[in-house]
Amino acid sequence: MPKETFFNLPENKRQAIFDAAVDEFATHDFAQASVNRIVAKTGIAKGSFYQYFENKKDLFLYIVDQIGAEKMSYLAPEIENFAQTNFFTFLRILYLGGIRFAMAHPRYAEISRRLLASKGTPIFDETIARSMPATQAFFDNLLTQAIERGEIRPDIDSQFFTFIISALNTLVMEYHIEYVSSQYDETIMQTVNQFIDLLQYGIGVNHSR
Amino acid sequence: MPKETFFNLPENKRQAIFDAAVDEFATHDFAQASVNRIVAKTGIAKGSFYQYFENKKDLFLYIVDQIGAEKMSYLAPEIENFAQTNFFTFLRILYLGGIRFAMAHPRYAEISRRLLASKGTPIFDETIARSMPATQAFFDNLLTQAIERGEIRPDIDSQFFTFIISALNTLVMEYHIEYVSSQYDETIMQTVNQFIDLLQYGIGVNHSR
DNA sequence: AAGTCATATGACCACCCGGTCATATTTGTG
DNA sequence: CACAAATATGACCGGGTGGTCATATGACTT
Repeated sequence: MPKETFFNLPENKRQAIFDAAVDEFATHDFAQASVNRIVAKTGIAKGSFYQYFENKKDLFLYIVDQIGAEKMSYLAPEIENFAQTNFFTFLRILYLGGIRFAMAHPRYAEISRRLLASKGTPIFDETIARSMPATQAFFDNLLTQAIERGEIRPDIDSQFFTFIISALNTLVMEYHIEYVSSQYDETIMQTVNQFIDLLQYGIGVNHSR
Repeated sequence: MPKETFFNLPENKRQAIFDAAVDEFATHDFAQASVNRIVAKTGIAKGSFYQYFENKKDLFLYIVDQIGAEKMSYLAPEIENFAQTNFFTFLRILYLGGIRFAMAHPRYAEISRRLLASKGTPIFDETIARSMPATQAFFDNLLTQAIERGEIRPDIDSQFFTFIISALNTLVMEYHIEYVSSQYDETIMQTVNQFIDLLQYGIGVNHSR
């Protein structure tokens, strides 16, 4: 956590630091990111930086935390509203929200993408890996309900399920940003539908769609 | 390309350098990898390194090239034998081969994984991105044939198809290494089947499996 | 005005990096 | 053996890093 001095700062200065840091971490992974560049861009002294933060990691974890919180407050209402509906409908909402958020905050999306891709680093373990049990539990629950409702085949393995749903979340975002890159909800929904369709029915023929 | 001096080296020395470099790039991404550590581990002088290679990138691209070639020579016979069979059968063979290769050469797999995850870096553009057109063409062809044979729904988009098949290739490997981690062909095939099944039929109910 | 306490500063530290180059050593040849 | 060509060497370079710390500044209290 940042030190008290950081939170005592006038808001514009605090924002400037946050913004410069977001810029830096959106364009460099954690190891490559430079405190020197952040303070230069912000116009504060190097020493001041260390009055505000324990070290580079302190700042990075704070930013990741903030991004997570903002995304959560963005998605929470929808999750509440749709959690009890058909699983595939719910997932559509979830993926749609994720892409909308990414399109609205491309730097945040880039930071998240870099973090997700940094498997094997201590930073990954302290963030993504640490939250795996909660993720697993959440999707476990979702899967059980969906099977009970007769929406998903009962022989789907829970670990496999979580892996796929999480992976598709990343993939649908990556695909939309790379190949579609539209901000309109209808277009985003087309991308999402392509992936949900694959998930639900596969790409083979002979199914009863 | 490495310089002539590198290829003139006695094989054990050449191997030692190659091996140390593989170690380094399997545990650090390109930017983080250190020439100093490679020469230290090999026991050669720093100056010698630059008698053999133009620079760090020269060595890295050579290693990636070698890994690619070895994997290709490993998969080529199977590709020839199965290219004309049912698409999903063919893909099973491809994924199975990929995982077997990764299990047999975990350091190579790790280097490939890191490279694939390094999207946005110059190194990525010079390797993965550069070979995208060929990949796209290969899968375009595969998709057309599979649709003609009535194995895949004709409304599947080619770009989406390539994206998914490539992504699943990475995912099935990652999943097997992370959660299964068995060397036995039967067990690997179980992992592969989980993914192919998802691809072909989806996870929804009401299909005609 | 004096004193105290929080904050701001940038020179500085030790360390590591990729890459160079003059020099020493080895190898091959006549 | 002598000479030449190829190769091996490590000190050295400029530049970057994360982090520290003595000192200066400013703000608030008595």
